[in-house]
Amino acid sequence: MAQDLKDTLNLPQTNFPMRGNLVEREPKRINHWKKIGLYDQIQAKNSEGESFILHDGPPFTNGDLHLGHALNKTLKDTILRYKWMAGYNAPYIPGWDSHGLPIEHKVSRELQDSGRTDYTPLEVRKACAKFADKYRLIQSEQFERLGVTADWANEYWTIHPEYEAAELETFANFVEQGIVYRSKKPVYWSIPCATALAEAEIEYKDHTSISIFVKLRLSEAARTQLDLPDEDSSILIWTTTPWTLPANLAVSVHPNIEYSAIKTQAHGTLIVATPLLDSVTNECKLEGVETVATYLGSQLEKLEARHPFIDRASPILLAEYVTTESGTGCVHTAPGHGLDDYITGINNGLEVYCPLDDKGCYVDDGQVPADLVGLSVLETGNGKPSDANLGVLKIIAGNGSLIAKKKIKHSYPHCWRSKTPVVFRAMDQWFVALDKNGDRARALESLNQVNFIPSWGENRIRAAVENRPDWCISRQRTWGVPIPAFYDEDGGAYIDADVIRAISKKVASSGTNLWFEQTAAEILDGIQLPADWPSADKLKCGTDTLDVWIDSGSSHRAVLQKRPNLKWPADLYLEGSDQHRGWFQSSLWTSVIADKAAPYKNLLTHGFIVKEDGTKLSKSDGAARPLNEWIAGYGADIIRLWICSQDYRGDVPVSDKIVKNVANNYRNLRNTLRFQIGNLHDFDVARDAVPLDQLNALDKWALNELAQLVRKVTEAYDAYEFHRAFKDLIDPFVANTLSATYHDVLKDRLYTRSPNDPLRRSSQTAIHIIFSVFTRLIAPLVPFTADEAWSYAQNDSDFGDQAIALTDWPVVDSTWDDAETASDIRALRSFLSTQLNDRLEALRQQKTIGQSLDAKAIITGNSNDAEFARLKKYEADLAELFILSEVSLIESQEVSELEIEVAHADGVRCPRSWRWVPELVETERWGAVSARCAEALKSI
RNA sequence: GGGCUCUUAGCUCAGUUGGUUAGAGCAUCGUGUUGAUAACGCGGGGGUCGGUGGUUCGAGUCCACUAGGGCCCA
Repeated sequence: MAQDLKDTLNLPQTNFPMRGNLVEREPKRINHWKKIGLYDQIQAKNSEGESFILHDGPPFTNGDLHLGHALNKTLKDTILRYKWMAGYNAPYIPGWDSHGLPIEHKVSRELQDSGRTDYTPLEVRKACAKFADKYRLIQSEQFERLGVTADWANEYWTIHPEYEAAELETFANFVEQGIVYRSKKPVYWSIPCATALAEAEIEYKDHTSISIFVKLRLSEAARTQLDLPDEDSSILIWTTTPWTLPANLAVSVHPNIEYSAIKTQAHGTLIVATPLLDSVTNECKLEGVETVATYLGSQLEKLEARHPFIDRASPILLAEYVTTESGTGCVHTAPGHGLDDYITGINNGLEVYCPLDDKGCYVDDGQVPADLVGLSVLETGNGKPSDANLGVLKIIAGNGSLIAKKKIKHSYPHCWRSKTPVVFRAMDQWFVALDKNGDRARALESLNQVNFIPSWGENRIRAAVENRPDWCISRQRTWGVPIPAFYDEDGGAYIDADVIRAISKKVASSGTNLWFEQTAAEILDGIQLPADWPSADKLKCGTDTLDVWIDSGSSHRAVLQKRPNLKWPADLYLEGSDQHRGWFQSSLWTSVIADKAAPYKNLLTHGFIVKEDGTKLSKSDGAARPLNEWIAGYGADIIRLWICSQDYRGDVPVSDKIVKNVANNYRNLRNTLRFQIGNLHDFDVARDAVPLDQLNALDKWALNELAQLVRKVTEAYDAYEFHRAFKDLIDPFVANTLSATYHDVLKDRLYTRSPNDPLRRSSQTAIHIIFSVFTRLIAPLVPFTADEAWSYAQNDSDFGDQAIALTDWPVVDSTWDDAETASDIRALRSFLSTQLNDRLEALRQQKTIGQSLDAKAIITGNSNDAEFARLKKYEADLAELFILSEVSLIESQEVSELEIEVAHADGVRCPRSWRWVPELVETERWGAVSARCAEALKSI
């Protein structure tokens, strides 16, 4: 019979599954979205809306996606889904970046491993393109699996001919402005391979070098300045690369380190960093050492020393990178042979001097001693010093400037191909001058127009813009956009804006491979050459490619400015904080130089994924597993919800524990939706809805709470603070407002009342509104689940007629606001939790009651008491609101404070509603039930 | 070494212009329910706010120093 009675209840009915089973279900929804052309439908719906352009920073296509990609793309997708629902015309063109060393390196390795050594640049490029394409497809599939909705058919790609052409046009613009110049800069150079190497192509191995202490005689003026009477006064340097001595142009000292002038028996007076005195004395076996003076490094600035064997000055300069870890604290500086040296040289106007040819042999430039000309710096192996090293040693030993020498074993860079030690060697490079036309000042100025989220992003990019030297844009690489420069037999370079534009037109149809397929004459065929150029048949194509930051940094010109449905500048760029120095900056420069303004109005940055303990993720960490494994474990919605529950402005910690935590919140969320859908199964708005002003107080309260939620959540979305939207607002709303309060109270009403009972319909009206609004509020965060719930609410099956992404963002209906009722209900519920629940819990522990309906409350109070008055006002609703069987209020002038008593309810328990009532009434079919149930049963 | 930045319960986050016993969700422990049931309710325990020192009648909330993370440079 009990079973029969249960059948008379209006229990929730829905097919919406309690368990998400996202891993299986989500891919079906993706297919559904594709089938209905969701992205296109969204664009069509909003075509007249206000424009909002989020410009996608292109990921590099060289591997599977990881959580970092998911963080970035989820934030973008969440923003766009919100904007789309809010009616913005916001096309989303995803991008891909593919030129560059990581791919070229991997592909070259593969070619070598297959035993090939004779491959041509063109072959490498084709293999790179194939490799890049493979991962472009893999990545786009993985992004789609994450739920990223975009115009995949019209993606942009840095290796597309039209993109390359636009990039070359941008470069032509630079050239036209006269800011592209040629200058030397040191690069790693492999002598056997006759090629420049990138950091990634270098292997550090132990190597035995000859370390030498060499003295550089001070000029007379310097001695006078330092008050050193000894004519044989020198500054002492230490180096492990004797062969770089011919290129020595300076000695660097640290401005804040103390230096000592020491008198020695055999080598005159020497200047050495004071902290290194002991070790130098020891290493050089100096005798009779006596300190005659001390100076601060800064006092030595600009004083002149003389090169040990070439007749020229070697001034003493200041450099912050000088340390006292080894050597003498006085650093041999050859701007053509080291990056630090180079910077010191540039800062002090020194030449970037490098008297080595491509084969690593000294050239005859009138400065290199005749004995050295032609000697090679390459070491032939077996630990034998190079000819150049021996030659230099011979000279300095001969003229007395060599104080000591010793073999040392240390880690030294080697070529990954030839396995020989590499040399650092200055080569001609192309640069873009950043100050010549005032572009740096303009860039800094343009940042004033940009809104930074978070605000400190501005300081970061500003510092980067202020401090970066002129932009070296040439790379000695194959897999990139070629620098359209030509060279004559003597190495003279020719570059011209109009020529580049003409080449760009050819590139637009055939891609930059033409640079590697054709001769200069063929490329220049049909192009008008400037008057001062040699004829095309006398020219050769350069082999340098453009820095890949020019590639992605040109995207605003190649994409935003070229596509009719986009606009420049973008409303938003959104990338990781490393891009302050990367894409944000390269884009800023190209934009400021070519278009005189920043390419973005808003700049949003997020942090990096780290381990739960806050330290960086390494490849071997489980949390570093590929994105598709995470999704296979949890489903995209959980991963997305996890991302959106994090404050992305700082580091974003991840672990299975953290994601599981979110999965728990998700479960609560999902079941709440299920409860609502299930309780609306017999509700037809047109037929059953109750006018809002006639809603029951509790329902009014619920709508009032909803109104506040919509306002706050919308604010949070507008500020891109999704973690607030979720954790501060949505999650507590689900757990507290709905699950623990509203839904819990409503069960009795919804289940036991007659289906058409006005109170039941009142609540269904409210639930209907709440569901409709709430599901839309979470749609950008959990697009799969929201769409699924939306479908089940429509037709109780997986796919409904309308995708939730095509609905409008909810706005507050002012009739939901009812502050007074809401504040009453809130106070009453608070009374329950602070005054009654612990008492009820005590009864439960004593086994006096089980569920709260087994209990009653008796509250005695003074009618002057505000709280008691409020209870009195809602007397008829209290039992329901507290989920008790009975609440009696007793007025008494005797009491000053409320007196509260809870006890087991009186009477008999209604087998249908489980409420305790004074007596049951007999029904024909269902036996004895409470009077209210008997009434409800009449309509069953 | 430099620039920017982060540090509140086991986890993720809130904490307005400095002001009563520092909040939430999840987790945990106990418990009720078996009509949201691999679901839901109720109750309990758990932080003194990275550390130190200041300013103040009073600081998680302002200042200085310091420790430990992160990104980017060197």
